[in-house]
Amino acid sequence: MSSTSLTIGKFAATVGVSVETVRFYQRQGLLVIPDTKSGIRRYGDEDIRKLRFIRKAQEAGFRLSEIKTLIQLDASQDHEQAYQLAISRLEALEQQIEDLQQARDSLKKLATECACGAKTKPCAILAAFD
Amino acid sequence: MSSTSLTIGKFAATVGVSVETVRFYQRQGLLVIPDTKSGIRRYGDEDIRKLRFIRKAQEAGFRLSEIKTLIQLDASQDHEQAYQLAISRLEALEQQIEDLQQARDSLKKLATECACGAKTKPCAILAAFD
DNA sequence: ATAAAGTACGTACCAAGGTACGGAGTCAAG
DNA sequence: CTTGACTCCGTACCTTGGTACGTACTTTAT
Repeated sequence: MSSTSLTIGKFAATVGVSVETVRFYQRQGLLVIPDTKSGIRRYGDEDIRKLRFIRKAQEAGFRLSEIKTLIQLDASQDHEQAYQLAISRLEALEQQIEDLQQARDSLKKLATECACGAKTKPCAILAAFD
Repeated sequence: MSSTSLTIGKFAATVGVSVETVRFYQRQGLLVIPDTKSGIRRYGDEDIRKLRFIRKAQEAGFRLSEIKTLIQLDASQDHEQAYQLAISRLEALEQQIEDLQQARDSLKKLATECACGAKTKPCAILAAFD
């Protein structure tokens, strides 16, 4: 067994987050606070795995509250629920993308129309909102 | 001149925001607080125009701090600056869209891989993060 | 043995865009 | 002339994902 045993600083550095972030995740119930003998807590391989899980799930667009649920589902081996959670996050992502694309398109149109530079007619960007 | 004169409640309702939101915009310096005789403030066409401007600019992806600047540029007829602001917002939007698309794609891949439903192999979604 | 570095814990603060609340004043209708 | 609806104003609170700070304790290096 390769049970690494790190202090919180090394632990955080290993995964590439700050100590404060680890504590924050603990407060949110995403990570457990390990027991301590002598006041200093120690972190092992399982903690590293879990922290990496959190970061990867975040990159996939999950928010922390969802990740908390995912961790529970992981523990209970509940595939179906995890799948559903992924699907609904996927839908939310699609919606956000659409909204941003719409914003981008309308702004792009304005910027093209304007292309004023010269102080000729009233600026399309400013006029568009009038 | 068709100078409507509304109380804050009617004013807010006309544009479709809440009274609290109007007050919030006033605190942020996006809207001016009209003078009052007798304690009750009145809002006219110019205020409606400005509040609509704010909402439309928001839909185009500007944040309130940027909108505040846009309003000032509108007042000073500074086309060039407004154009620059639009361009940099456009770039920020493009970046956000890219990030979300990346998140979506990796999540979509997982969801497809998984499609478990049946409790066969280890779930791809949960496993992917391990 | 002592100083520097690291840790534990609680609490406050940040952006962004609002929402909610409480007390006092005002206005229109009955 | 009073009731109810509305307004004014200040202040506190909300979400999300952290960051920062202060104090006390422990561990490590010299």
